[in-house]
Amino acid sequence: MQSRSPASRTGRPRSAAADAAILAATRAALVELGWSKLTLGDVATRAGVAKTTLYRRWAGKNELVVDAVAELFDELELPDSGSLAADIEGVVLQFATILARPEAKSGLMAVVSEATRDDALRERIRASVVERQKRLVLAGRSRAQARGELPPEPDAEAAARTADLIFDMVAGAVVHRTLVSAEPADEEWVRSFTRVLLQGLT
Amino acid sequence: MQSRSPASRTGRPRSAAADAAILAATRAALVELGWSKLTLGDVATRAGVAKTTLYRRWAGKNELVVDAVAELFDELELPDSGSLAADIEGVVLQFATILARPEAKSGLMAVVSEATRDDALRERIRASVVERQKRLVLAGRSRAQARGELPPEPDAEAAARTADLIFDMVAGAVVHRTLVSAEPADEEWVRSFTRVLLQGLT
Amino acid sequence: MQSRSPASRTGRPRSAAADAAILAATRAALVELGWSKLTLGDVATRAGVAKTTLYRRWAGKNELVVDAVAELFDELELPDSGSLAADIEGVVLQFATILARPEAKSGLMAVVSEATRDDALRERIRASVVERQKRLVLAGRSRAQARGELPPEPDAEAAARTADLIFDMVAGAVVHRTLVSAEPADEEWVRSFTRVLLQGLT
Amino acid sequence: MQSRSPASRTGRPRSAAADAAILAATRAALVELGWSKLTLGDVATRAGVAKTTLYRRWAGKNELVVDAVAELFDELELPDSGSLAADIEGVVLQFATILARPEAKSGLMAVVSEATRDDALRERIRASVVERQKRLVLAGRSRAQARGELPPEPDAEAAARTADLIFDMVAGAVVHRTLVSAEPADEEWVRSFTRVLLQGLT
DNA sequence: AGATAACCGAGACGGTACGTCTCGTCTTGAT
DNA sequence: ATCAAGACGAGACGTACCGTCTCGGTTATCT
Repeated sequence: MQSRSPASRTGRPRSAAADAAILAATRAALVELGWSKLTLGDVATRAGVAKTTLYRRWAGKNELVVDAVAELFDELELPDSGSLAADIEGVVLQFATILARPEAKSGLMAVVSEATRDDALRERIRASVVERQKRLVLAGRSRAQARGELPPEPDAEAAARTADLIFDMVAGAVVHRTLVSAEPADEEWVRSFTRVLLQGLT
Repeated sequence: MQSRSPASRTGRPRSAAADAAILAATRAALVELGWSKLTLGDVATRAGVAKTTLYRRWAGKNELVVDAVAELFDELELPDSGSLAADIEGVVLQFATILARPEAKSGLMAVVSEATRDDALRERIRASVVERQKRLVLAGRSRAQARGELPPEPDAEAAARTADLIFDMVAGAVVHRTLVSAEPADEEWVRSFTRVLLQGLT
Repeated sequence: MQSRSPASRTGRPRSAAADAAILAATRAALVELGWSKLTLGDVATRAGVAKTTLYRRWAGKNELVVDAVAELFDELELPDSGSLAADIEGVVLQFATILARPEAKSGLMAVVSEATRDDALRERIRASVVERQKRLVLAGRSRAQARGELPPEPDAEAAARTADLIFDMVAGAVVHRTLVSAEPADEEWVRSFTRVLLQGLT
Repeated sequence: MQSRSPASRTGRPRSAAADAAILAATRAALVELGWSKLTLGDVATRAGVAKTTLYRRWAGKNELVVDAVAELFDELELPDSGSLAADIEGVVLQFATILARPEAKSGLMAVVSEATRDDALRERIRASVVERQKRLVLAGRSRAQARGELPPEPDAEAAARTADLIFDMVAGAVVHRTLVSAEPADEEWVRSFTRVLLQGLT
């Protein structure tokens, strides 16, 4: 999340409770105010913490929101439903449920937008949000290949490329449905999506 | 874009050149500064216009950026390549090319993020950006159905639902690839994507 | 007080009322809080003015306080009492009365202290506070010389040197009495002081 | 300087070296930064001491600076030059020399200004700075009276009043010359000043 | 020799003010 | 009625210090 010189053993240690309070306050502020009206001073007040404490730990609004939103994705896990289609439906539905929460809606695309001009921020997003999700794609695929539902990949590079493609298609579709089209990615939609993903349009 | 009282006939008329200058200045500022550091005062200065003039025509930063970015999508058109796959590849590649431009990258997701809390803004985006794209999906599908590459839809409602799904999948994948994964949606990627979209993973 | 580009004729003119309100608020804050606890934000609030307005006109706390305190010395004038001793007593008493006011006590020495490291500030103090007082010394002396109570000066340079000396002795004694010794420079003290100044200790 | 509970005999004693280091660091900081930009954190760092140590010994910036500056006046002593005029010139020149040092210039008037609203601080200044100087006035006067250069005082109260007056005139003139007029109180000026003080203007 | 107690450095803490920036509005004279 | 210019009230920004606190550790004196 944030780091200090590893050898700093002296001085008063940082309050562990403050971190949790700040991230919770950030999510609450995202829900109430949305990204653009969220101010760090307000977050600090909500968390019962001084602004300086907040700036001591995070470089700015972007980094703070990434960490606050990333925690939402901790609960994602791959169900073992017995079939590839059911596995995908389960994961996509979990992802859609998280993305439907107002703190995710408000915050996620905003930081992605900011990240187009900030490599460190993009890397932070990749590490704490994207990787968490991509793991599930990889695990689901290898399970499906074990079951014989998907053909094995010819080589490692092709495997990585395909995984990236699948991931962009799955995450992209859910995000677009939720944020741009502003329609719920509910069970029915997830079923339709999964059918097209597995069998194609034709 | 913006409206005035319909009966205003007296007084100095609005400068038509100002609109174009402002939108161009907005795009230039997006390229240089990105969404979050773009300020309306700066845009006004770049456009050689007073801030008042700008506020007389747009309600705020969001609306202005939507209009500025929307113009980028004017050039989208459906090629007639003879096959569904080639049509899709052509359109997706056009879309990816536009989205790769820094003014689009910076601005588009930012206003989408803002739109999660502002219905009027979402409607403005839908009307001036999304509809322009969705038209192509509809046109491409009916052409493919005429060719016999896709089955006809059983009823109008199912047709609309499927069009929305396809659109979310196409636009979402390109956006996610470009902004989140931060990899280029180049010809090779577009071919892979189109194959999965039409034939499925299995 | 503060200047702008002389040729700026366009744009909204600065509010004249704001200047007066700000200076009055500064004096009020000096009385209530003293120099070190006076904050520009508080002055702005008292004056019913935005902080930006204040900073647009003054470079900082020092300059503001000099101007606010300088106005107190506007009322100084040389009485014509018929004798040098009475003239001096009158002027010194006026000066002492002004210096006894809390806004002068708090502010004046503070800005003088700051001016030891800021030439522009010292010049500002000299122009708006010191010169106002020195005028009286010069006028009083020439009047006394006309009366024959003081000998004429041999040359202009000596005249200037003596005037400076007298001024430092008069102002210095009153300031030291008031601020360092923290005793009132009342009529009795002023009479004793004038006697020593005119006739010496011996 | 600072006190502790008198019965504290156990525990680690305070470092004597720390006091000296802190006062020296304070003077160095006054020279480099001036009163208003001097910070206690910086003084602590310069002295190689923790901020806590500093606050354990002084109540704040004001008290610390008074002590730091007071040490400068330790070297003041009354020369025995044989005549009142020469005695005065000697003492005034010593005083002027000390006051010309940047740490005195910056610090002294600042704490005097603060003392207008803080009785304890004024008393501290009186005890550690003013009394040191007034002693010399008293000693010089009694020596001059012994020589017959000055008339004896009629009573003790008048003696005290006159001593205060002389002190305010001497110290005030030097301070005003040095800080407000910002001219050096050099030998020539001191001679002119002494002449007026002893013989008056007429 | 231990226990006790005040000291020490380091540095995080809740606050407050700073001076700057941008917002969206208002007020000029001119077109 | 619109325009360019620029002042205005409002309020967030990120930084700097304040004076306090909490650590682990260090001297001293007092058993």
